[in-house]
Amino acid sequence: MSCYHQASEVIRSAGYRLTPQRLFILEAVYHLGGHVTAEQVLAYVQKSSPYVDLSTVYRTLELLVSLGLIRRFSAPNRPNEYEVATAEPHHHLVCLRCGRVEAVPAEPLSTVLREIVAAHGFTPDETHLAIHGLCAECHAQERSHEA
Amino acid sequence: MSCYHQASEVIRSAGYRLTPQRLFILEAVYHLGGHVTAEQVLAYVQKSSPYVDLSTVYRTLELLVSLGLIRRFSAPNRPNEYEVATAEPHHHLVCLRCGRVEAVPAEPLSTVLREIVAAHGFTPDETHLAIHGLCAECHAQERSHEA
DNA sequence: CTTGTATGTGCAAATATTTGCAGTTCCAAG
DNA sequence: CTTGGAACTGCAAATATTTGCACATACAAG
Repeated sequence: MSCYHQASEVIRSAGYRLTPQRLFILEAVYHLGGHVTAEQVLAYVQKSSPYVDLSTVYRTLELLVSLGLIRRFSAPNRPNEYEVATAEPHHHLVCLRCGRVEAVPAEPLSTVLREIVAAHGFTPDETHLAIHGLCAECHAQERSHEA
Repeated sequence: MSCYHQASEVIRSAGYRLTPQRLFILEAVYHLGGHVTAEQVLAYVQKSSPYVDLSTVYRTLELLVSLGLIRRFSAPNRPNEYEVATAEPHHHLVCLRCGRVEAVPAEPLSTVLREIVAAHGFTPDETHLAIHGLCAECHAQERSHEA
């Protein structure tokens, strides 16, 4: 169900207005699928509605994040990416050398994580953790480099 | 041992030049302690050497990160922070609502994390993970808000 | 001590993102 | 259907960070 109709309901019932810009942006995020940048969303939206502004895209994405409809994913030195929250809960392994991003299932990591930080009264976002480190290839290179 | 002499040795032996700017920046990071922003580093450095440029600070901090001498810590919507890597290994709990950052000991999280992602051939940065979520206070507020 | 040159720096412009503000629009109430 | 006002938007400027480039300098070799 990659239809964004339910999402627009969430916006309305949270007391926010349903503007054409928001609908276009929702459609873009749902249609494009996977990870998208604000710039990509804008490009898609402008095909239907040329006068939408980048700042509106950012503001709307931020709104969708706060409503839990999409998730923000930011890695150092590259534009933020967003994805619909209906995707399977998962975490990201971000390679600090090559920048590659790999997805891993949320479980059992989330459960372990939750238990460990619970002692601090903290409620982690269990469904979307960015783990930085080295992927297998870069780790191998690093070792041979040092030797 | 908050002396940065060893750090300058690391720079030299990694084949990088030991410029006055780099020494000033090292001193700033070690002297200021805790989490510092590029702007704070610049302010401190300029007390001794007024013509150092912000971009040099960024480039140097980046260099120090790649040498493992300091760690970068970035949270959405706020300037990056850096800290000397000699501090106790720990993770950060970042509250998505109030932005507060709390530190938790690296263990036992790091060990668990390493075991879980090992299956993907991934080598995580075990000493510095940013866990996003809600702190106790904001979580309580969120709940009362919904009710 | 001099010198060549790769490395590093300052500056200014580019990139990514946020924000202030004045004008526009959605939509609840009449 | 009209309308008032809070919510929203576009625009331009601010903020955080990176990058291209020409000039400067650390330092290895002579």
